[in-house]
Amino acid sequence: MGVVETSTRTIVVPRSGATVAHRNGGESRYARPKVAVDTVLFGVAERRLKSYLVQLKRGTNAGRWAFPGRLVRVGELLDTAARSELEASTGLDDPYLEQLFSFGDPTRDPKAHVVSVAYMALSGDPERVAACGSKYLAGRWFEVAALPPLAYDHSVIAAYALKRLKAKLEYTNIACNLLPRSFTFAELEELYALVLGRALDRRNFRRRILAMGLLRRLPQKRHGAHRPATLYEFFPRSLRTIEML
Amino acid sequence: MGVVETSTRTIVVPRSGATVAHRNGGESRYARPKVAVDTVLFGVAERRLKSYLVQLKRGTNAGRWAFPGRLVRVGELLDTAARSELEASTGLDDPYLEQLFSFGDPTRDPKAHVVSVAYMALSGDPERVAACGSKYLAGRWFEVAALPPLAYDHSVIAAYALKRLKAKLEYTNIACNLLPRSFTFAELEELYALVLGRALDRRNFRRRILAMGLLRRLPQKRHGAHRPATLYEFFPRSLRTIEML
DNA sequence: CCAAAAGTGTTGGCTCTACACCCATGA
DNA sequence: TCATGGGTGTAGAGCCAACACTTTTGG
Repeated sequence: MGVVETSTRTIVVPRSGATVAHRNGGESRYARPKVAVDTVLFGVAERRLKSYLVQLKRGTNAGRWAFPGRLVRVGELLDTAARSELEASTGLDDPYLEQLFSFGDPTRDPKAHVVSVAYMALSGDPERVAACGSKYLAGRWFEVAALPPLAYDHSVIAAYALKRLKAKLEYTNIACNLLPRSFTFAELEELYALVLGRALDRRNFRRRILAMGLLRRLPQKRHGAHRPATLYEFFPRSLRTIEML
Repeated sequence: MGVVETSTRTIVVPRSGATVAHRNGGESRYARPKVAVDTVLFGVAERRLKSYLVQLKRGTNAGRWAFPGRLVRVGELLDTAARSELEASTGLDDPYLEQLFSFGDPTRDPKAHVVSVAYMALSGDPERVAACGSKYLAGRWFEVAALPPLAYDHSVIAAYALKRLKAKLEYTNIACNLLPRSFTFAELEELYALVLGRALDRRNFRRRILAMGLLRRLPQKRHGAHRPATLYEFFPRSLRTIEML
């Protein structure tokens, strides 16, 4: 048995020679790495930055947590594959999605050479994420600061994604994809502080953000336990990412 | 005939159904996109930013120019594949190399679904680039501002690479990989002006670069037609790229 | 009326840009 | 000696960080 199809990966046992040749076109000459997409989905809940993991059902990594991903099919766009897998495992229909980097170390999956194109996705309301489907044992949010051991090289991917998120928070309006439609300045500031891992000066933050002219002040206020806060929203969402530099 | 091996790409005719199934594991279920690396090599020569192209020998794109690239083999690191292909087509042994982005549109190559992991490479002495080998019809430097029509989606890759180069020039010391070991301030400034496409203030530029503390002043001077210029070199090359922010 | 979060300006330091003249050499 | 590219300083503007008190509401 040279080829095993699991729910997550097509596994080709390497160097098994002629027995595999008729299945996959020949190990030595025609065997090729496969392409997968893996998506790091970020969201903010309970005042923490979280990321969504699924628990693998089969393979050497059965039982371990990983980012939702799958092999790419012929004819499929990479983005489309990432989106469809994400929708299948979280129900999110149209999240912000951005390609990060491709990881191609042949040993990242000990059973097959799979090149993973890593993506980052952002969700504005983690509560709405549902059903991991039958493909995985489970799926849930984990605090980014305390991820469990991950399958494959997914901890490397996690670190890369977080780095990218931090960087883009500073010079783009990417934050709008991590917030609900309307929000208070305090919430926006908390998001920045959460992701960047440091406190921000409220007055300077407010000035800086307003200077960008990306926010629209709403007439409503949010009423809580104390003084009500003005609500804001980002200008048309279609400006998905503005590079501010 | 469902599968054709050319020198550059394994071409799988899509949607040809059962006749192909035994060759490649079955179109519908097991057929997978292949992975290639394509590398945009930059260099400066004759006071122009140039990039190295090779002329394809076979396939639908025979005769067209493209960046050196090939399919990745099972067991191969992406970086290794990019380096080995680059060395094969230019003779460069250890250039600066950086992964850019993966392009996976199934229509980018009309004959097969190949996901291309694009790389950028930099050479400090374009003159030394030799021999394109027998794989390509030809290979030579083209001015970046005047590239010929390119094969596949390589013009998209070219644009992406140039954008990345410009960006990193501003916040890293990546420039050291585009210059010979020692150089004058005028040469460094010219490089920046060339890549960024705008003139720089000589005094401000000098101040800014020196403030970074990455240059070592050499005792020698370069003697030309007029006043000799002080030579500099970057501190140990091993600091390949310093992120300056 | 009190607790708690929302909202608001000013100042000093630093950085960046704009700008013009003298210097050293080879021919 | 002259043509040419090498080398240098300063002043004004804009930007950013530091910093504390008043306002508004719910309870």
